Amino acid sequence: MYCLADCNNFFVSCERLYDPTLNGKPVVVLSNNDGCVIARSNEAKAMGIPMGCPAFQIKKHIGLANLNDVVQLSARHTLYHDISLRIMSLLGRSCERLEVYSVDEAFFQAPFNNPAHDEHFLHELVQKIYKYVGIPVSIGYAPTRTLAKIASHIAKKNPGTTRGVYGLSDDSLIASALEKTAIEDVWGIGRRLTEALHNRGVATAAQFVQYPTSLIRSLFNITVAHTHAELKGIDCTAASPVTIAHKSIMNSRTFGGLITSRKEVQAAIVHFAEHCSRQLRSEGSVAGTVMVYVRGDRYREDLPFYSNSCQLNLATPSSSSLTIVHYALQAFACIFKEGYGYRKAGVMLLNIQPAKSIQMNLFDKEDHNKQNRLMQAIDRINNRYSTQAINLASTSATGEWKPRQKHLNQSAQSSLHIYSGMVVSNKKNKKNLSE
DNA sequence: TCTGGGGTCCTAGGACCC
DNA sequence: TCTGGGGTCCTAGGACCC
Repeated sequence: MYCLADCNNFFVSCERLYDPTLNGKPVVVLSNNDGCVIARSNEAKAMGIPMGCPAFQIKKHIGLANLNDVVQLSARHTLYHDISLRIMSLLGRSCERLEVYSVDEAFFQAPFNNPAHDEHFLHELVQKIYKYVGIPVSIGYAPTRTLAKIASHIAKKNPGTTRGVYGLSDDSLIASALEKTAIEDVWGIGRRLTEALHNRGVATAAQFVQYPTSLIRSLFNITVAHTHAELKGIDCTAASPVTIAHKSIMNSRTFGGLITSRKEVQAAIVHFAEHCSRQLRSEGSVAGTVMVYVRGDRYREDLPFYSNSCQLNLATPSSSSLTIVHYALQAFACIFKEGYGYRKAGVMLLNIQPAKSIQMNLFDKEDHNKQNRLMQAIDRINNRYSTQAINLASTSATGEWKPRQKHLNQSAQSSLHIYSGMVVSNKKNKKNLSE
């Protein structure tokens, strides 16, 4: 049996953890640049604020008079990431074969082959996470991941009856859950597929399952066929375990405003490239390709729009910030055009492979080892003091490109400080052990 | 006038996820 | 005024080869 643990309204729950005055209020967390709603409390959902809604359109959904009731917060992803690590480590210690699927979700295997025992174990797990981390979690379990997703939704929607845990442990429970699940709520069925299925008279998961497998395969693609099989209880992912190493690493931002200065966009590119390189090294990998893109403001019809990207292959795959920034700047020089306003840019690393596997040019070797030692030293300093303690000189422009964050929760700043202290001390302990 | 058949590899773009 | 960021997988179609 697959279990799925899913944190309830995760980012909002994190904010509430450090600012209990938010409890009971409609709260939304906004994406970078305070652009879109990326998390909503139950109260905010009940008011009709949709997921992904641009912040300036909230009033359209709830009415201007209610706007002041909604607490809007700028996202603090480092905080959410740290809390996520605590939950995942607790799950990792309690469960078998943990697969962290996203910042707020993880799959694992039910420990007993017995619904009553499993249910008891999972209820205790929900309580344990709430007691030690303070985040409410819902858990669903079922024969496949896709069904476990549906089960966790049921658990989340019905906290009173399920107390946070719901299992699809036999065929009749599965059949009745599929009846009540709209096709668009099935994991893997997005907007386009929903439209295509509606056109064929399929509105629920139960109707979808009735379709013959051969017809599904001929009408759609293999991914849809897998979803179809998973809903019928056939596990399609067992053969392909979740991959651990990334195949691409990306860092990009929408700028706080329209930027025309070459120097300023370039500073952002250097920052992104350096950030990607750090992540690459932390995963023990090297990249063979660097991609850079820039784009204007797609919503400004009064201005000429320009968007372009350039991809360069490295002579030898590398994880050195110096090398990757060098290539990123070359790519940037190919696509930057004076006279346009830029609203977004990003760097992506591709052709990622384990550092151990690279074939090195004999003449590169000495230089490569030198750069490796330099990068290790920089990473150690940045890990110990702050991620910004050392960075390349070219990133220090005016920072005009940095996104706006007008809604940082001030009342939570002091507690965040205490919280960071705890995390740092944990890291130190780990380090002392390894050193 | 009239242009095969079969295979591989790569890339761009679409669709999906949180 | 204002519209996120970071991923994965699949497919169609082009380029190339014999």
